[in-house]
Amino acid sequence: MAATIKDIARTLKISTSTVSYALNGGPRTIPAEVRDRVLETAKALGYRPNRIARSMITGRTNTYGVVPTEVSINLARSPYSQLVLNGILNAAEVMRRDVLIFTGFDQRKGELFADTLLDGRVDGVIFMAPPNENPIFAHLEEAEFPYVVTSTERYPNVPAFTCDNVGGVRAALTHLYELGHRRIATLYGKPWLDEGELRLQTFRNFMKDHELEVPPEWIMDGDFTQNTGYEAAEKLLSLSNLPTAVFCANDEMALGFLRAATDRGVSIPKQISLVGFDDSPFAFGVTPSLTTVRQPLEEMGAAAIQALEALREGQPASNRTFSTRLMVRATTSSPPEDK
Amino acid sequence: MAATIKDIARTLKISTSTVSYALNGGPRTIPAEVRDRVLETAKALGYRPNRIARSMITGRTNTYGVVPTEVSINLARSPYSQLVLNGILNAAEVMRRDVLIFTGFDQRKGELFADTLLDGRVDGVIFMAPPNENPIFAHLEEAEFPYVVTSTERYPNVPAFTCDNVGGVRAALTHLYELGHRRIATLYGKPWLDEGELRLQTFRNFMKDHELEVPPEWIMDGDFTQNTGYEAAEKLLSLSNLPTAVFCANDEMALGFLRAATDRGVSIPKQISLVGFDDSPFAFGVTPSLTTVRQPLEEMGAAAIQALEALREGQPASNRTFSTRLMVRATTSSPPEDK
DNA sequence: ATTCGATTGAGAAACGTTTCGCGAAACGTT
DNA sequence: AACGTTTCGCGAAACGTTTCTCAATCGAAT
Repeated sequence: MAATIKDIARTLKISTSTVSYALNGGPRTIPAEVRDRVLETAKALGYRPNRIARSMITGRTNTYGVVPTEVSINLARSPYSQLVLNGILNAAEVMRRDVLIFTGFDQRKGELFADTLLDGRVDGVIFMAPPNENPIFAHLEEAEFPYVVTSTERYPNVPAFTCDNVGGVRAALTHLYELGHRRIATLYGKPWLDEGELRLQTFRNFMKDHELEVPPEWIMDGDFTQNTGYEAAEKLLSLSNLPTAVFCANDEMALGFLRAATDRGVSIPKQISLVGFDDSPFAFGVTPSLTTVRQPLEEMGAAAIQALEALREGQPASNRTFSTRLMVRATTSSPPEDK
Repeated sequence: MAATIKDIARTLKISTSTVSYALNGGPRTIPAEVRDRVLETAKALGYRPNRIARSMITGRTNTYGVVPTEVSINLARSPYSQLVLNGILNAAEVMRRDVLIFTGFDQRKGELFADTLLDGRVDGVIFMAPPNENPIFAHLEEAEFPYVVTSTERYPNVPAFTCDNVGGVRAALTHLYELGHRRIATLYGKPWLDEGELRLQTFRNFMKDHELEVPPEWIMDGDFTQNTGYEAAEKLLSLSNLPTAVFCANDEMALGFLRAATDRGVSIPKQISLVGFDDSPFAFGVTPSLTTVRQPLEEMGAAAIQALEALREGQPASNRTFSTRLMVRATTSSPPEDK
């Protein structure tokens, strides 16, 4: 029912090519008088360009895809995803692109999901914090399809937008060390994401550098959610040898830890100092507000989609590592007594 | 470069129609032997169906669009949008649909944005809390394009997914009233969204019903962001006649209020009780945790996309009003003294 | 006047599918 | 043996664009 370019052509008794050129203002030039008439009848007929048909020809959709982190189907409940997505969307807006969020990542595994990604709806894909060993990449690679990732450095040839994990973790630990902490535990993310591993490794290196001992029960693992932070805290706080500080691999887990501590009457930071990672919106709002390592997630998202655009234009896209900043707030102080 | 259906046909020396039927398992039946050979070569050639081409014929994309709230370009920073979007995405996942987020709502105004929405990429659109007087709807109406809205009842013929605002506000105010509050102020949302207005109206009615006086300076307006909550609080707290309780039209503003109060040394709830609306994730995490009216935003988002699906199938979609629940937490208590 | 290049326009191919119409073959039934 | 009914397969139209090729017209320069 909707008017097409053919309808305009028929009404004006001219060819569709003329209409197309007139409508698009190119690539051929059309006499002003004709162009005006085309535009006029287009309006009169209520013509709306069909982007699907255009995409058939051009192979472009001006739309980029986003594949949310696998673990959290609850995309919008994870502050990490929220912020990255926000950065993506804001950048997309100025680029006049739209964003397609792919769902069902875990259901349509491997090959099938590649079909979805490559079905023509998007010009490129951003993987937000993809898990390690992602089988999909091989397919994209083979199809020479533009894609980038955030928060992982595991894929050497894929443009990645990450933060300076090593620097961030060291800043956090140095802060604790300078406050006088020597007994430091960590709650890291399962090696589901290599950043979790990297942060743990950096923690270990730091402790070794400073000749600090870390009993194995002080190294706890979680999955980056509040729940696991809570659970880890419960386990840790029931130990006889308590640390004086805990470094968490993200804010969510730190928040879970904080809540568990509060529930048990353990005072933060008086008894235990706590540092997170990310600087999620929560970190500032919670009481006591959380000392954390800020990574510019929105910038990372924006950079990711811009890289996609560059890639599409055939430019080589490059990695980028964003620097972090330690946000010292109210969950860190000197340890209780110097023993 | 990618293999097409034609390539398969050519390789097998059969027609494309046969290939299509074999690949799709219908609508015509194909002998098992032939079908197997088709599937085999499809795999061998690395064939991937092109959804764009398919959409040309079928007119379907299995993708739904979301238009974020206009004010907050920062989609993912608004808890409201986060939760609704989350509900949409989770429901989309089980429906095996993807979600296209349209950006640039304010830039490509009216007609132009209608072109974008109607350009064939999506089968229907969800408007999250659209502002009043939205010129786009007329165009969608005219094109008979499926669309639904959340959090507004202003458009009588559009399937809307809202909460019971009147009930929610009355529950909040009744709670305050029963605690002994008689001096109640409100911070409502600008009539940019009719829910803001509705909540204010309900507030007014409640106060009238209970013969409580409300000086005009106790009726403050904001735009649903923390900032305006903060600003409103600053203004209110410098008055000589202070209320003993404040009802905010959403949690964000309540949080801004809370922060301002804390900054000024005004104790919540000892000096002033505070109630929000939404029950955003923040509400629980903040200290003191916020008493608020919970609306099931994720369910609303899910219902919205399911309605779109129904609409697409030609079924008449209906409105739905979700009931609210008062979450009594730590920001409400009896007023300071009974005067 | 003739030639040349630019302008103007028409027509059609192409993008990758789905599906319709038709004929041919196969099959079982009278 | 003639018939109707399936089954099978092919070819082509269609979806709505973009853009290529080609021809015709027009000025202007020779």
